[in-house]
Parts: sequence; structure tokens; C-alpha cells
Amino acid sequence: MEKLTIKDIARLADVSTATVSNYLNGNYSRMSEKTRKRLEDMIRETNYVPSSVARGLATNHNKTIGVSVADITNPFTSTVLSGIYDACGKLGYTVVFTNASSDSTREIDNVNKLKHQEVSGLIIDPVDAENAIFKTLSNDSTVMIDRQAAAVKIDSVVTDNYNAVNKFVGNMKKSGYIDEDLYFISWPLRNVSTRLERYRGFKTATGIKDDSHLILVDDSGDDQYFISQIKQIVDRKRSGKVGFFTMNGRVLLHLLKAMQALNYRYPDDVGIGSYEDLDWMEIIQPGISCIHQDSFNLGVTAVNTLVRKLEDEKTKHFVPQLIEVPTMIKMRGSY
Amino acid sequence: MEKLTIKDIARLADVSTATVSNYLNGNYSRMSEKTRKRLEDMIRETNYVPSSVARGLATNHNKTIGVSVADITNPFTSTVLSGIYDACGKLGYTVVFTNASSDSTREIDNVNKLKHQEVSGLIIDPVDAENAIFKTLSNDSTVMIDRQAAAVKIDSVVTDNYNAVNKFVGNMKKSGYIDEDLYFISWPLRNVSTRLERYRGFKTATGIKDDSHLILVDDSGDDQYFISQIKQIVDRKRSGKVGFFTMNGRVLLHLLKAMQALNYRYPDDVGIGSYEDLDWMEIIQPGISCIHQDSFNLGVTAVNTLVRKLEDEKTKHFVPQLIEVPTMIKMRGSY
DNA sequence: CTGTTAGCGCATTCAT
DNA sequence: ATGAATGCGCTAACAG
Repeated sequence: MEKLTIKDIARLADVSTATVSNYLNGNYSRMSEKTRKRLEDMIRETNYVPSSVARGLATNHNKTIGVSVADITNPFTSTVLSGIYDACGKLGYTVVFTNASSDSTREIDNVNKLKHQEVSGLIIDPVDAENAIFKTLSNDSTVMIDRQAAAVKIDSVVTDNYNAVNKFVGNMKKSGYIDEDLYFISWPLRNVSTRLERYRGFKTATGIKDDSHLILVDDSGDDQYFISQIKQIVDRKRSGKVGFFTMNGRVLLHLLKAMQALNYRYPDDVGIGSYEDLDWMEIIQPGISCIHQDSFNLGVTAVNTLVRKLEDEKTKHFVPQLIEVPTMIKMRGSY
Repeated sequence: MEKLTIKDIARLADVSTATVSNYLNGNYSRMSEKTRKRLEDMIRETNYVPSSVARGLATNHNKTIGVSVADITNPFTSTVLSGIYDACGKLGYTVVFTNASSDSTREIDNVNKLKHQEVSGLIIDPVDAENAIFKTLSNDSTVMIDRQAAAVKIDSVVTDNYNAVNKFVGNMKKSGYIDEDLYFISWPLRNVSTRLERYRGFKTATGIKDDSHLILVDDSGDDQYFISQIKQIVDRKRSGKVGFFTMNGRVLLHLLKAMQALNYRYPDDVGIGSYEDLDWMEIIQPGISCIHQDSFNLGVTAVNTLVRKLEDEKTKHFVPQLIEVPTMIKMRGSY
């Protein structure tokens, strides 16, 4: 199958390329009903599809959006990407994909590459929302996802981290946990907005002002120190039971590992709650009560707000907005 | 920042665009050492990057590869994609991403879109490897991943499903399980090569010829029938313990759910093994012994074999190959 | 309503 | 060693 060009179609339909071009772009008012039909048939018969590359060159707008994700391996991220792809498809956009593997340096490379790739717009799920590279981006053609910068200069689509945790931990209190025996477990905060916001929600709910109830873990090294902290907390509990809230699924995994090592069981020995809802959380015994986020919708929303900006010719220099996507609490009996 | 073109560089360096073009393409033999230096400096200073769109139009080879995955939400898939992206980056290729969401119809759309997108090559993680659409693709510019067609017409990079399961189940036998009490749990086979191959490995290991030891589940509906089957099998066991091998992580999740319902515990009441290694498998108590596949490497291998074909001008019409990536057995005490 | 023409940014002969 | 000219496939005035 040789590739047809607009010239071929023009010749076959006995019109000029300009007319074909107009047809392709829906400018039907600029041709007779007859030639329109003729082109319609011609194109269907020949299965002709215009070259998006050539079109991109001519219009400087190729209907592709560049995506940079922090870590595609994260189940949250892949669902977001799924939403992005779906929404793009519906709007006729192509997505070129980029992955930072949680490395801020690679994130910079990715954004630069994407900029030079001449994409129409950018969606970024940032490793580091404060990265200087983002200051080189215009809010007119980019939106951020999940993590927001302290000073939002670019539209950001995020989950309602603060409110969700505030409410969830509030529920824990209602079922008997006291402030002094509630703890927030997280990756090192490192100025990452999701962590900060969720923690802020925890602090509001418990009224704890200092960081004495903040426990940190990370993926590197063993968990010896972490395990000893958990033990100490449980040993010194003030009330009947300690309640832990983990910042996400992987942190929860660390907690479960530690509890295993210490031979603690939930919900009897301690109570557990978590941000993020992963498939295994409803299978293990008992299921984990958690905050479920609609990550697919996050992706869709990002695309829609981006494309709205891209295709809105008149108004430019939009004022940066923070768009919060609601979450859902799933009760499964882990506290 | 306005965008520079090859013309600007030519003017600034006081040479013709042809010379700049030659420089960009590494044809240094076609210019003096002096102008070469000049261009080098010029380009660095101005931070000029040639337009890949324009280049694509001119050369009809845009250094982008199109990827169609069956389901980006699958952790296996996202790791593969990660490998694909990494390898592409190293080779200077861009990836345009497409997701079928396990829908064979969408897969067709994706492939068509990609073909018309004028990508240089295609990597496909198929929903249905037997899809007729793949017969329209040339082996010279595409490779398949994970699932293979019965008659391999396109290079396919897969894990060594058959051998891995054969060996794993063999190990189960060595530790006491008898053929009659070993069962293979799977999604409906539906001609999906990974399922067929893994099942074949199971049959070879156990010597069971018929399908009496094949149990099917799926994600739709409740698991009542499945649960009753499990119960029946355990009730009628011939030896001390029944051993189950699940075809992948999600199937394992169904089994665990059923066992919970039946109040069975592993490794005491029954033994468990699985294909696929997910993070929660080493956390739950006890950990799940399984077959770990290097999915990242699968992606990398796919890209390398694809790009080798794309850039090998002389030989075309390669003979389709089946490339097997080795797996690893992780013992964790679930049987 | 329809056709002509001049680019878009780059690669590639063919001259010089 | 270097440059002028032409074309890749399409869009966008501008004519007619």
C-alpha cells in the first residue's frame, strides 16, 4: 500500500488541493454539495488519511500533547495515564509519553525534550513540583497533576488531600481513638504537596501542633529503626489502641511488614487507615479502610482543562487554578 | 523565546542552510574544520534544536515508535512500558502511547491510528495476538510483546512461560505434592498464548492429559461457583495437601479471597504458587512463592530488536523470531 | 464556489 | 568545501 497524498485525491476528484484541504478541515461552505460528495466518496474509497506530520508543519499545531509522569510503575500513575489517553482519544489528540522514574533530573530532560518535540500542550505529573524548569512553561499550554507547587503558577489537578484525611482521621476519632494515640506515617515530606497536605489534614483532625506524631519511612535500607519506633509507640499508648494512618499504599506495606515482625494484628492490637486504594487492600484479611481516589478522572480532568486552554483562541494568559477532584472513603474494618 | 530555524543558524554562521543541515546530520566531511566549529558554537549559544516535525516531513522517518499496550493499568504492563521508554530514550526515539483497555476493538483503532501517525516502528502488547489487524503489519517495522500469535509472523518478545511453570510445579512435586492434587487456576484460556503456555508447563510437570485440573475464574460476577469448586477439590484431596498454581497475580487474588471465605490457610491447609511477582506478595503473611518476570527487560528487549530492524537498511524481510526472556523463581513459603 | 501560490523547517541533489 | 534550488504534504491567504 503506497501512501496517497492530498495531491492524489485532488487529481482523482478533479479539484485543487486547496479544496481537498478545505474538505478535510470541515470548511464545507467553501465548496458545492456535489464536490463535497465526490471528495467524501473518494476519500472513503481510497482510505486516504492526511499526514499529520505535514499538517503539523503547516499549522504549527499538531494535536499531540506531551506527558511527563513521575513514575509509570506506580499504580496511581498508570491509572492517571489511562485517563489521559482516553480523554485525548476522544478529543482527537495523540499522546507522547515520557517517564521520569522518580528522578528530578530526568524530569528536566523530559520536559525539554517535549518542548522541542513541538507538542501542542503539556501534562506533567511532577517528581518535584518546585523544579525550576516549570517556570519556563506557560500556563497557556500546560497543566500539572497530583502534586502542586507552593505557589501555583500552572493549573494543577489534584485530589482533595487535606479534606479527605481530615475527614478520615475524624472518623477514626469518632470510633474511639484519641488524639494522643493517632500517628501519621509517611515518606519524608520533602516539600511534596501531597504529603504535606495529607499531613496537614491529619494535624487538623487531631489538633496536634508539633511533629511528634509524624513517623517517616523510605524504601531504601531496612526498616529496623522504623520497626522499633512502631513498637515504642504501641508500648507507650495512652488509651486502649493506637491508630496509624499511612500516606499511601507503599508506606502501608512497610507498616504491615513491621507489624508482622512485631507480631501485632489489626484491628485488635492497632488500628490502620491509609490513603490510596490498591486491589490487594480489599483481599487481605481484614481489608484496609482507606481513601480511594479517582485517578482515572484526574487524568481526564487534566486533559479537558488543558485542551480547553489550547483551543480557546481569544482568551490567553489564564489565571492559574487549583482543581480538586473528590475522593471516597472505603470502610473495610482495619480500625 | 522565539523559535529559531535552520535559516537563522545559517545566517548567523554565514553559511547556507545546506551546510547547517549537513552539520546536523554529522556529515562533517562536507565542510571545513572552521565552519564546523563555528556551527558548533552557534548552535550551542543559541540553544537551537531542529524541528523534528519538519525533519520528519523531509525524511519520512521521524524517530518515534508507536506503542499499543493491552492494559496500562496492569502492573506488568506499566513496567514493560517503563523499559520501552528507557530504551527508546537511549536510542533517541520518542514514544507515542496508546492503550487498548483490554478491548480488542480499541486495539484495532490504536494500531490504525499509529500507522497513520507515521511512526517509524510499532511495539504491540496485544489484547488478542490473533487479531487480523496484525496481518497488515510488516515484520520489518514492528515487534510484539508478551503474547504471541499461534503462527508467529512478527518478532515476539515473551517470557519463558512454559519452562518456568514446568520447573516451578516440578519443585512443588519435589516437596511432596502429588500430581492428582495439583491444580492450575487461570482466566479463561481464550487462545491467549501466555495462559496456554503456562498451562502447558503445568500439564507437562504433572503429566495430566485432560483438563480436569484446570480451574477458571474471571473478574466479572461473584466467585460463588469458583469458591465451591475450591472447596470440593480440597474436600476430595487424595494426599495430605492440595497445591494450587495461579496464572497471575489477579487470579491469585481471587484464590486468596476464596480461601478466606472458606477459612483455609496456606501453607497448612493448601499450598500456593503463582506466576507474576507483585509487591504485596512478599508482604502478606506468609509471602507467596512465585515466578518473577523481568518485565522491564521485556520492554528494553522489544525496543532493541525493533530499532535494530528499523536501522538496518540493507537486509529487510527478516524472518520472524520468538525471543524468550528468562524468569526467576522466588521462594517465600506459601507451599 | 474554486484554483493559484507561497510558505512551514528541513534534507538533498546538483552546481560551483 | 559550499550554496542554490527543489520538494516533503499540507494550510492559508489571495485571486478569480
